[in-house]
Amino acid sequence: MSGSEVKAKLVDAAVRLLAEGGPETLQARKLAAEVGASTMAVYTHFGGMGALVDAVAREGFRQLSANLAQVPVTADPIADIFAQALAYRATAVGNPQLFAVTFGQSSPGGKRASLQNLTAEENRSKPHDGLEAFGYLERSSARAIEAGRFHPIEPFTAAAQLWSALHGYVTLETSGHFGDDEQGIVHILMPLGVTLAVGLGDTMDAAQRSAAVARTTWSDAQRNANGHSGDVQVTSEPAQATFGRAPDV
Amino acid sequence: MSGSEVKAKLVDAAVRLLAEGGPETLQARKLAAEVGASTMAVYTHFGGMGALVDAVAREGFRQLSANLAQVPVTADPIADIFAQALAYRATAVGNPQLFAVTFGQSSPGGKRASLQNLTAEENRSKPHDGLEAFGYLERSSARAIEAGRFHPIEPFTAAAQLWSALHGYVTLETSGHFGDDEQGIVHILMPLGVTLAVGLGDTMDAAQRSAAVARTTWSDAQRNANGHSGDVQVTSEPAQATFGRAPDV
DNA sequence: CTCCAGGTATAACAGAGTTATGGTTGACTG
DNA sequence: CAGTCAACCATAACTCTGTTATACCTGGAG
Repeated sequence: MSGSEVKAKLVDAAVRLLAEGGPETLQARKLAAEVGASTMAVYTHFGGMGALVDAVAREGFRQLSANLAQVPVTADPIADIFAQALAYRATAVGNPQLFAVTFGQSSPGGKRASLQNLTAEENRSKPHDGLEAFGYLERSSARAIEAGRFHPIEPFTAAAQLWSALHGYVTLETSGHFGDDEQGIVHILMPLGVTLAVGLGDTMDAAQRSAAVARTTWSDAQRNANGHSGDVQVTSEPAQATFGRAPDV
Repeated sequence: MSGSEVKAKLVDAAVRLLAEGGPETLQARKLAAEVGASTMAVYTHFGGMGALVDAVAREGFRQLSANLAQVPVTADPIADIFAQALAYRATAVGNPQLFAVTFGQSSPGGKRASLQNLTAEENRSKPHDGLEAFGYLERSSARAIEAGRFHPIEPFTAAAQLWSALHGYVTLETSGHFGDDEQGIVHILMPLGVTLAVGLGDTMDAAQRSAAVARTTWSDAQRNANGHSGDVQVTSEPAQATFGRAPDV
């Protein structure tokens, strides 16, 4: 068993334990037992629990990006934005623990993932402090502007507004402020998207049509995702179904 | 020194330590030393660190509500919404550590404040899971609808959208995703507010005027807040200036 | 064969939350 | 007024966490 293999297995086990038992189960001893090693593995490969939490956060960003990458690009850029929002929300709801760690909202053992650490390790020119997800919103916004459905503003400005609203809704929903069921999608998230689209230049009719299109496309994609019971697909992680449970702390 | 006095001093010390040194300095032993007692005080009065963190979160909600309560009600409901947004954001930026604990984004010693615990203790019919702040946005929205500047929708719907966007922006800014200086207010938060207002029914001109009004009113209020150097005032806590520093973790 | 470097297990250490215990205090009560 | 009792608290221990020091492999290079 090579060294880097242990490193990957540690992150895998960390994500699994996090999803199953929450932040407090993410402990060096439990982790070591999970991969059949001693606690030293954490220190030889990461240097400490803090760096391991950072690695978990990076994995969360990676899964978020992977899920957004699966959203198809269609002729309707605003329907695409709605679809991206649904994917973003599904990623968070599918594994709220990982989402919380990813955005520094949870600190297992007092070790909060810091943005500096997240961006330090690999400098592959990720935009905006290591969040690829933002790029997807920015590109869709650019297409909406190009298509004349958004006013001619900077795509960055539109994307920053969309991201703020989307991230805020998801954060509040996963925190329990909007109830448990999926009513929030219908009554808050989608209307919020329509409001933003109209405010950015679209007509009410067109925005609502795009929202409806995204909703049905999304439902179909969920149905076609056989093997998983309506969950989000992750392209790269082959066997491990990290999404599927939503345990509460 | 009465018993409940020690309890209050513990929460005070917790808020102070949190603002000064971050979540990891919020420890039973440090806390006890701060109020001149032993660690047992935490257990006789709260039952454990978890309940103390919950109390700190409640205090954060209280300060947030107090700051929003100070925003005056004017004839321009949308300018009032902008002013509420600025107060909300200033509260978070003034003490990001407390804000993080309040919304469960930080877990000192692995003890995250849970919404259940927050609402359980006192049942004074707080709307929406213990967040009074939402009520202010809802009332302003109702007035905007009444004035014909928002479409005739449920005030709850409008407020939920506004809160999502506002909370998302503030969360992302305090997490460092939007840079450190106040450029985010000008380039993201205020345009986001204009977008939402327009999307909810206001005209672009009126929304931008209201935004400008709120900005200047806010700046004046900051200048008139002598004693504090441009910080948010808290009505109830008399001497203790918990706002004023913004330490990083 | 020797040496060496990386990885590991073991065991100990330091610092957290928590708890068991006994002592002090103060008010109520016969 | 003396006794009693409940609340509170200080001390010291206990448990569990991250962390580190140390010695032991193991495999390949010279």
